[in-house]
Formats: sequence, C-alpha cells, structure tokens
Amino acid sequence: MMFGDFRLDAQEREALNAISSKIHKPAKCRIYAQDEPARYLYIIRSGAVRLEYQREDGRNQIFAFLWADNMFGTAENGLYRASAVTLIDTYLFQIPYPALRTLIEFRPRIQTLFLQHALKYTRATERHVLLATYPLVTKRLAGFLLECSKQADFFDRRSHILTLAMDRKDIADYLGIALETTSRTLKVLEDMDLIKRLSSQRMQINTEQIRIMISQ
Amino acid sequence: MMFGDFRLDAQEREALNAISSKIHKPAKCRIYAQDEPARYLYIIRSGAVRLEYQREDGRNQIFAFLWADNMFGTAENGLYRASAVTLIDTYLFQIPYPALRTLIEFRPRIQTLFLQHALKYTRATERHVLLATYPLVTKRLAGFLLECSKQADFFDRRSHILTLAMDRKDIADYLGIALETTSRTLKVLEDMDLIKRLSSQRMQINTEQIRIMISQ
DNA sequence: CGTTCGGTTGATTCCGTTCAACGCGAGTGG
DNA sequence: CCACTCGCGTTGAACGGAATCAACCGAACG
Repeated sequence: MMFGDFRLDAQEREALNAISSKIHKPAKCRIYAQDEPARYLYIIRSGAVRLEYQREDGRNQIFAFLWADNMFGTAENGLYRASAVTLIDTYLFQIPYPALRTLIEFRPRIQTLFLQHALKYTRATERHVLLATYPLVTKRLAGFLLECSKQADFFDRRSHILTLAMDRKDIADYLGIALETTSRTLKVLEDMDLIKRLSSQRMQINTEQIRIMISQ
Repeated sequence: MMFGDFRLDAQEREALNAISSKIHKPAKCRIYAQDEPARYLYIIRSGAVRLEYQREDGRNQIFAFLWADNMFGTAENGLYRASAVTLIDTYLFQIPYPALRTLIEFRPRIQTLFLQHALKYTRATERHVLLATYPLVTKRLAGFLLECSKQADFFDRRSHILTLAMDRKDIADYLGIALETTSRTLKVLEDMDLIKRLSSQRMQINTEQIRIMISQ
C-alpha cells in the first residue's frame, strides 16, 4: 500500500479532533440521504453502516457495509451519492467539510489519512465487484461470508461463529440477487457442510472449506 | 466533490514532471502484471488501458477501462492488485513510487491530486457495480454503452457514433457475462432501435432512448 | 488459397427469479 | 393468558433468461 505506515502526529490528531463532533445513532437510522447536499464527512467509532443507492428503476443497490474505523460521506458535485443507514447502534465522528478544507490548507499532510481511506474503500469496492460477478450465487454468498468474517467485532476466531449485522434483504441487495435466493443458498451452503446456521443472524462457518469451494 | 477545483501550481507541476518519465506502449501490450511488486504509478497521456484481475478459478474480471488523464498502478501490500494492458497505442507518464513518496513529504499539497484521482476511480467502480448487478443483461450492456459515450475521444456527439476500443471478450469480462451473450444482446439492442451497428467496433447509439429503457 | 482470429448464430441445459404460500418469534391489546 | 398482527425468514412450483457447447461466418494476413 502506498501510505500503509502513515499516522497522524499528536498535533494533527488534536487539530482534527477540534473540528469533529461525536454523535450517536440508533440502529436502522438514516444518517443522510442520497442526493442531499454533502455537509459532513463521517468516521465510524463503533457500530456498522450500509451505503445504499436507489436506482431509477426502483431497485436498491448496497455499495458497502462499513465497520469501525471506516470513513464515509464523499460527495459527487456537492451531493451525497448514496444514503447512509446504520445497521446497529453506532457512534460516529462528524466532520464538517468547510472546516476540513480549511484545516487541510494549513496542514496538507493530514490528507494522507483521507487518501489512505479512499484507497481502502476502493479496494473494498473492487472486491465487491468480484463477489457480485461470480456466475454462481453460492460463490457470491460464500465469498460474502468470508468478507464478513474479516471483521473481528462480528467473528469469533475460536468458535468460528459469525454474527451478521445485516438482514437477508441487505445481503441480497449487496450481491445483486433476490432475497429468496439468499435463504435458499444459505441452505445449500449448510448442506455442503460449509456453514451451520445457529439462528437467523448467527452461524458457524468453515472458512478453509469455503475458500477451497470458491477457487474451484 | 471534495477537491473538484484543485490544480497543481507551476512549481508543483514541474517537481512532479522532474520525477516522471514519458513512455509509450503499443496496443495489446501488458504494462504490468497482477501480484508483481508495484514500482510505478502511471498517468495516461493518451490512449486506453484495461485493468484485469485473474481469479483463482481461472476466469478473468476486468475492473476498469481507463482513458486519457486517468491514473492507475495502486498497490496492495506492495503488489499490483490487477494487470494493466493497453487496448490501443498509448502514451503514459511513469512515476516511481520511492521518488513520489519523497516528493510528497516535501510538498504534501500534491497529494490532493492523488486523492482527487482516487475518488474519481472509486466513483467509476461504484458505477461498475451498478452496471454489473442489473438483473437483465440488456440493461448492463446498454448502460455500458452510455458509460463509453462519456469519452469524448471515442464518441462523436454530432453523429452519435461510438467507437469501441475493446473487443467483445473485454466487454463480457467487464460486465460478468459470457462473450456470446454480448453479441446476442447487441443484436437485441439493434432490434429495439437503440443502436445501429456500423462495424464490429463502431455503432451509432441513441443515448436518450437507452436512458429511458434502463430506467424502466 | 489456406489459415487464423474475432464475431455471430443455434440448440440445449440449468440456474435464479418470480409469485405464492407458509412458519415463527416478538410485540400488542383485549 | 390467549388471539391477533406484523416483520422477517423459509419453502415450493413454474417460468424465463443466460451459460454452455458447437458450428459457422467473414475479414485480415501470410
């Protein structure tokens, strides 16, 4: 990575802190809506957020699920490109764009942080493309579970138990499939002994076997 | 956009120029390969490039088609994430990463340029997700043609004639469909009077009607 | 004139969508 | 406490669209 080792120094961190406010949102709460003027940039302190895009034809596409330490709220022509909605109880940093721009003029080095995050988000979106274009839905979903299991907060490495913060519709809208297919395919994965469903939101997953299945 | 109005000043441009070399690649030439150590960042002066990702299962996924003024060559853990291949005769700026890092330490403001490009690429990738997840292939391909028609170098606004720099396989690998489907779907679009094929690489396209079709 | 490569077309198969019904737990009010 | 509803997840049957495998076409090239 280009700036993998970058860290803000104490002064920079404080300067950024000075213009940020800490805010809280309960679960299933809209933080902002698509096409609304982009006033703030957000950083997740804890919780989870989905970015969703409303298509002209009425369907919904989820661009990303975001976790602690991720950033969101980038704009296109001054407007938010997608809506941001909390999946669960979430705490955020809220940074007003005008103040941020001023800060960056004085301390251009801070941009590295944002460049770092932009590159991270881009990689995630590329992985998203890879998932969403698997011709077989089993691979899409299996790959999605692997992706989720990278989130330490929601995956226990000992017991291999994954807790999903999103519902079936969210998964379907992320992978571009019908929500019934999500259900059915989870069953297929269970029949292949790749996962064991404990409840609708919790499952034990066999990461090794899943990886093998995907690469075939 | 966050830094839509940013421009390098004369000094900065010169400093960046000093560490860049101008190189040339003929059509269908590999610039670098996936998983190779990332030594250079590239900016396209003229021409067109595709970024392609080789999957474990042997299939190929194209991440993006890039045109003049675009940047590519970002790394993950020091390695290129995808291969870069020219579609046509292409002229590039080649910027070595070590020199770039040093330059940025002295002139951190230059980073804005890279942040700008990263955000632009991210938006393109999000549009890619939207295209690749249309349930109907006709919409995927139609949307792709619209996307291509944004490139002034390859689309004549008067005659509405689009020149494709990529072949059928590339389009298929970009949209996640079979190459035969690309052919068939072009025929469907022609039967719907949305396009008129002049040759395999050139076609006249009805952007208005296509937009309407997609939003239904 | 034969070869090769990219593009097109055809027939069959299969996978995911659609529309519909059903199950189940949580919350609510009588 | 039970009946009812509501949201969410699951299951079933029929349909349709894209993949696959195969053949074919035409232009470029030696």
